[in-house]
Amino acid sequence: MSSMLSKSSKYAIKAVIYLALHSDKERKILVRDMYEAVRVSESYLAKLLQDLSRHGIISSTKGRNGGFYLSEENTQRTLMDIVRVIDGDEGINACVLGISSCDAEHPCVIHHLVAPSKLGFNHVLNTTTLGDLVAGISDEHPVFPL
Amino acid sequence: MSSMLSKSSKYAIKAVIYLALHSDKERKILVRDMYEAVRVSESYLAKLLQDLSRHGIISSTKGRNGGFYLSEENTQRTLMDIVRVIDGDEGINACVLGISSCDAEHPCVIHHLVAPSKLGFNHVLNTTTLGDLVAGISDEHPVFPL
DNA sequence: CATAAAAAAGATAAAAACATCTTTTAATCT
DNA sequence: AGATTAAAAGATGTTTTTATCTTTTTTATG
Repeated sequence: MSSMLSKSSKYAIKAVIYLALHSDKERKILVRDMYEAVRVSESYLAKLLQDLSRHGIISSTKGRNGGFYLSEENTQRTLMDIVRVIDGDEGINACVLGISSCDAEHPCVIHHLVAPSKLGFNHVLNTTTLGDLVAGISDEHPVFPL
Repeated sequence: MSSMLSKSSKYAIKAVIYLALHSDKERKILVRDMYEAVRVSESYLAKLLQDLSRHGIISSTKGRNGGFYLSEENTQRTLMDIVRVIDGDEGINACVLGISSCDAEHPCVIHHLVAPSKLGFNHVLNTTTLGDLVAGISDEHPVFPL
């Protein structure tokens, strides 16, 4: 299967959308209360959210009344921040065919064909903040199920 | 790692570029003579080329003087044909977030953001033939190393 | 301070992708 | 026909990704 994002990144993005919609510093969310919406197991989602939290993409507190949430600061993070944490950042700017010597000066055969799509996709990831994601959401245009 | 194409599809596309450049009905190529250019093991490339041959994307003959090649007909095949054989066709038109209910009428939160890039990329795969790939190649603009 | 709650961390397991090796089949050449 | 060549097919192994389970640490509260 060929996909622009790994399954893990998809889970992570969906979970963060959930947090963007339902959480803030005063309203923390338990993994237990969100894993079904994201359609992933509780354990695995916990692992992914811990990764994001450790890297400062989302926030969390332990213990009673703890949980995950997005701080004001977090809402300025981008989709790319999530993908970099979950999938790593090797592939992001690499040649579509994996040719290491391929760049704008020494393009591979399909470089100029796919460059616009690739740049466009990366641009979306880089410029879309977590806040942006939920900015247009209303009861008119619900996002669920994720 | 997040990548638009799987490693296997990349190998397959690079190998087919090699065939497009160096083979035809009269000039068959042995796996042994191309695996280094593609930077993949002989065994694995053989497996991938057999897959493509079985699906009619490329051609082959067994036995003495045998090998892999592109027929005139094969040069009309597209990059998408390769990707479908190697990676399957599930993910091709699926939602970027893997949301099954997401479509143009019921778009997910990032649907309209990524749709142009996604359509653009698919369009390139669908419309670029194997012949196209090597049409502009000359000694001025060599393609190797792959 | 003891207890409970929840994330963090670590160990383990399952599935998928990637890769290799061996045997079989088909084609050609002498 | 027999020998040789090369792809086809099948069996097996490895690595990476995905997923689960258990233990530890931190925090809040009675």
